[in-house]
Amino acid sequence: MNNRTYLPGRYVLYRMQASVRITNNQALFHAIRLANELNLPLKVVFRLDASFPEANYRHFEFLIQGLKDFASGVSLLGCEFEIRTGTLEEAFLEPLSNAACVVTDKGYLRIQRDWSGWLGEHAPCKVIEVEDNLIVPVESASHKGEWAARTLRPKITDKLPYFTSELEDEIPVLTCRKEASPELSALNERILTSTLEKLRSDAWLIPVAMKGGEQEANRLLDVFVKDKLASYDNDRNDPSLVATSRLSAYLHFGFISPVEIWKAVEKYPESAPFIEQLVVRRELAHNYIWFTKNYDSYNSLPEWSRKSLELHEPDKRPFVYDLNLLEEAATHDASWNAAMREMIQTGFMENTMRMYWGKKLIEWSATPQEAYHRMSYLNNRYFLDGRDANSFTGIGWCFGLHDRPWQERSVFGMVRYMNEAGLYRKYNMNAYIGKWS
DNA sequence: ATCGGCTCGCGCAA
DNA sequence: TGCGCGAAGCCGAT
Repeated sequence: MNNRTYLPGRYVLYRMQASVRITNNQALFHAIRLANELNLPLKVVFRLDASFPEANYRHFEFLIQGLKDFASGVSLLGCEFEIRTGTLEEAFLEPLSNAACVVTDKGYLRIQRDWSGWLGEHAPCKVIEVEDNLIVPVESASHKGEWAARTLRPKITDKLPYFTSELEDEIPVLTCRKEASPELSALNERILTSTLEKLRSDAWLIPVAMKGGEQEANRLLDVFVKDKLASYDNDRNDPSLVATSRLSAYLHFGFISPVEIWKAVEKYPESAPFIEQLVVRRELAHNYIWFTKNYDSYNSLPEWSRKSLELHEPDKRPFVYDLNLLEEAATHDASWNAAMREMIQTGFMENTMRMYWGKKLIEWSATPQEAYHRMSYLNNRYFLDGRDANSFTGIGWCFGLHDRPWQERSVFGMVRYMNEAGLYRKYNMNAYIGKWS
């Protein structure tokens, strides 16, 4: 990431940000191997940034559960783990000043790229970035923003065998081990507690039942492979069933590696539709945010769909709702209200309903731009997997991104339309609505 | 119940 | 330059 050299230092520093896990954490593994080569201990630092845009209590509670999980796991490896708060300078200048070199994991969001850029610039020593939250690294998959899944798919499938065969799964043994210091773990604990306390008053939202951390992620993966994979293709779209892996939030925080998921499912012949989601669709989402500067703005949507939506901006909407009415799940549409309640109560929504929910927001907002803002706001506020590549791309899809045009109609123009009758025709909507009433 | 048409632009084949 | 094709659609005709 920078052209600097190894320095005489007290430790190798692993700056953990996007991969909060021990299992298949290639950045951590690389840092351990490097520490062994240099005959130095390893220090892991995570910066907990309570001012992360749009993050609130529920996101931090989930993340902090994962950090606690990591802390107990990493202490067994014999390395020091420190959670630091404050600005980048406050968090990193001191740890950087004693580092021989730095290893960091890779994030794809604009803010994560900015942080990594800062690290590359401000570290006096060598900084190495390890990409371990995609199976095929984003720039290896494609050198440009792809038009749709079908243009990326062949590129990904060609490279998948290579990127699933090279990786080491065994955690390397650290040579210079350090006993976990009780003072440091007490300090970490205080930081976690005070961050949550602050957010509890600032940005309180109903707590969700989903529990963060890599242990829970691994448990969900086991449940999925054992009980759901066989019927996944058949049941995944029915929102009344719990037929999907529900691992998206765990992937978002790096509690689980996509490679680990791939390894758990690939041996089953019925895994193809799931792998399409895990690999092709997920890589496409990352391709979009990586190659599109303003991936979170209406103006980055494809030209054909924006033009078409704007042409139909004067069209009369059948219903126009204020944001507070939407947030209260108080529309005329029982399916939509149920989806909104699922989102608020659980921080999650089944994929079919994410699409339907988004399409209706377009229909019930005065302009497509307003619909885009509302969709982004609600996604980021309530979903545990919000502010993720998949989330931004999913919002875009509702507006025609990575999709094709359809017969022109009111309000939507040529952007794909969905209606409630379609849901009732295909799925058990009464069961779904009953679940969230 | 099933089926064609709708519509744009990419990328491959020619 | 032409042509096939595409994350989950809808709608009207048969």
